[in-house]
Amino acid sequence: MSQSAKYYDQVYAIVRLVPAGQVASYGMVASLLPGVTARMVGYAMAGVPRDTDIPWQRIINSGGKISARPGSGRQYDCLKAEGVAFSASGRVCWADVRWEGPEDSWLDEAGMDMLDYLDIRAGWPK
DNA sequence: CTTCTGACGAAAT
DNA sequence: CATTTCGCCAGAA
Repeated sequence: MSQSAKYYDQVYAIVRLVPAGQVASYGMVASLLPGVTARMVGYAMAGVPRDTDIPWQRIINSGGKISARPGSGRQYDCLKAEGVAFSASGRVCWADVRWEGPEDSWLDEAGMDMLDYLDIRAGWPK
């Protein structure tokens, strides 16, 4: 495991916090990790093992759609099974299924300031 | 070492 | 809406 790819673990830790029936965007996950960009979250997700406990299927793009890639059909089925609804155009309604972020205890543990946190959430998909 | 290619995203056109 | 541009990182060729 290379030193520079260390942030993968940070990304996975966040993704694990997303409960079933809810989804988060790559950008949302990235916004909680200083120095990490949405693109990087995508790279991290691409490296998730097949037999993992990481709920990778709950991460979609900011447009509310599942990012195209071989296996996107399976991702759709997984979310559907969790109760996530998709419109005819294949988009989710953020207001209904968006993850509202980690518990307050996480902020303290991550050294995140509440004001910064609120500012970050203000930029999440609506 | 250089080049290319992706589970992204926001802004500009 | 669809395309393009750019930032950003890792791994393969």
